[in-house]
Amino acid sequence: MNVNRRPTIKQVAKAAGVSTQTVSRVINDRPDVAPDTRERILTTIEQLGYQPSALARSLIQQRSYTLGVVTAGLQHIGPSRTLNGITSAAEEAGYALLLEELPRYDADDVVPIFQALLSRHVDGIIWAVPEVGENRNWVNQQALDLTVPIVYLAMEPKENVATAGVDNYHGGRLAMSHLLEEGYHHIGHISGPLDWWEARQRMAAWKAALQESGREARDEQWVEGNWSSASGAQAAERLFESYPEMDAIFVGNDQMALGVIQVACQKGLKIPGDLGLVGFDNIPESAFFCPALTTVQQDQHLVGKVAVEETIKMIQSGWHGLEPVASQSIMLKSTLVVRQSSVRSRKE
Amino acid sequence: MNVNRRPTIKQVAKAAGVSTQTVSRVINDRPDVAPDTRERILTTIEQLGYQPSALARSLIQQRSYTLGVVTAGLQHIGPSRTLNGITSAAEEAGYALLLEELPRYDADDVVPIFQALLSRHVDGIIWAVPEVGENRNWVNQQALDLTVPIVYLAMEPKENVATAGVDNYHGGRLAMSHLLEEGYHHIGHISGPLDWWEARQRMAAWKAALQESGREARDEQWVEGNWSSASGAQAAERLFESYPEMDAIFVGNDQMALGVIQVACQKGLKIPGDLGLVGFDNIPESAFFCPALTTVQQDQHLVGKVAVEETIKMIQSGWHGLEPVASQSIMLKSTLVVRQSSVRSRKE
DNA sequence: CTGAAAGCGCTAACAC
DNA sequence: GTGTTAGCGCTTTCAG
Repeated sequence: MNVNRRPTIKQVAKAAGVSTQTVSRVINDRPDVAPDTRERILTTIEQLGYQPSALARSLIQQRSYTLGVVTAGLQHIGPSRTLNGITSAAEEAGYALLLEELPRYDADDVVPIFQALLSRHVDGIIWAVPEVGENRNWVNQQALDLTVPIVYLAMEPKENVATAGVDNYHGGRLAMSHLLEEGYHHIGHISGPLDWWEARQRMAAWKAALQESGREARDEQWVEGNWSSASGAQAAERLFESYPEMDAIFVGNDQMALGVIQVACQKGLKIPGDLGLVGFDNIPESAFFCPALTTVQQDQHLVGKVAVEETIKMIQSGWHGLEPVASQSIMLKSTLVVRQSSVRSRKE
Repeated sequence: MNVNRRPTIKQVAKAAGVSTQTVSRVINDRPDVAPDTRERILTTIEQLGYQPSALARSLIQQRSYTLGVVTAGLQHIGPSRTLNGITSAAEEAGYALLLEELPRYDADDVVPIFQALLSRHVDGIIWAVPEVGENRNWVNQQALDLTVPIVYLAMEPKENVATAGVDNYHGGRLAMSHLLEEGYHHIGHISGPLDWWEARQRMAAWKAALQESGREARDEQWVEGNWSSASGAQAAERLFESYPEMDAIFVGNDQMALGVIQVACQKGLKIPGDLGLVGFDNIPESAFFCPALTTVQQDQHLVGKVAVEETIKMIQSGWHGLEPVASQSIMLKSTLVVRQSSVRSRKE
């Protein structure tokens, strides 16, 4: 009996004694309505608590004002900061967000994800899953045959694909320049898992910086971690053995750096005196590590915002999946936040 | 010209030489279709890459298999862990997620949020914003006149309202019992912002535990923080002055505890020898603080999962916003993770 | 300025 | 087994 359902445009029209068209005009702010008619309809809408159905609109307009967001690893701070940027930018632009989270970073069966999103008529997709292993193989495969624009985050720039992200290589160079300037000579590296593109970029920066300064980057000088503090601690143990001259470490993220600090503590090593340390990400806690951690700051929030803007731009330009994208590859720069863990020089 | 659009059921029907109805039967796995007809249609669907429109389905079935999720503070780990639980449970149950994030915890203009969600015909709503200040005043107000079930997270259980969350009071009691058992006598408290319900619960546990053990809980013995490490450090400074006998602190969350550790370090206080410390939340880093932090673990992920299950249960029971809810108030228990920061006794 | 008719993509209810 | 008709709630023609 339709007991408690939201009122429809028909009911409003009936109550106001007009046709549904006229109501439609009013709710869409169209000019061609007599002032008093408009007034009457507005009142009726108010009384009935009428709200147009975005669903019905999407269907007929072939435009949903909804963006699909695919993410992974939300329990970690990086992805959720990006999502945070996405939500606020989407809200501002008047878009709703349909969220999908992959169970694993390296999930490669992406077809059902796209189907879920497309069957709900999203106008565009933001792929906010970091590039890990083979999880980008399907990009550019015609098989997918996407009919809506898509922007990828945190992946290697590619032909005909819109991407946005932070320049991890640049960030790594910042970290390394700083350590070298501070007079550290034997700089080790603890990398993230190397199937991550971002981890490889950070490591490449380490290597390049050493080589350009006439140093070597041998295998005993670095260890691969898995982003966790525990892995950072382990890696540190191994580095202390394999690379005894080491006087500084550029660590792939702040959590692993925390593990290093713990080990250094236990060994009685002074940071920054005996060991310089630079992390990556600038998690809120890093300012309160003992000692406070120098780290590379990435504006993940901004990445999310930029991604939304790009996507909407592509939507508005009427891209249809036919012609190649005027492919933007947006790379944001990171900045270095210098704290105690890397400053040996008495500057004050 | 309809150049690059997803094929419709009509096109499939035409190509397969049947009516749309028959195609509908096939894609809905209905029995009444001749095997060879079904086969033919399936092939056509494959060839055309046809995908039914969830939008059109939602419209006619008055059921969208979509849940609205309202969150806030995604840049923090707590909310995003909950969201993580929500996504995985929703995925499992075959529901899509429409995500809204409030710009502030205490945003009180919730009407547009509900409108955005309801206009997209969500079947239910999960309000994953913690209860802060007056941000729950509108609950139970008939004005909202919700037509779909809604489950609230992290709020004080209330009549006729479905809620889910972790029992913060219980968690606080765990922390306090442990400290008392470890022989700490003068236990201070650093609370979260007291307009947060969760902060008040944790503090109430501190107070009750002291009183039940015959101690006082005077104003000099606690300070209000704002969840940040910086505020924790400040609060610790003040406590050391106002409550010099203090030999332990129950801190409202792990980040603030980190601030306390920093200050204690600088003052040369030994943890746990001179000062016992228990935090709350069990953020991944806390195991690597120096010393490793004893803390109360909350399964935020599970909260998200439970919320989804509750919401779907309500949806399936055909709740329509008329009768009061068979109001479930689900309270999960937390557990204590004992690490070095609170263990004075030599047990090994 | 306003309304009638058609239809977005799909399914419910009924016919045959 | 299969097709027809109607309609979900809205907007887009096009008439008046």
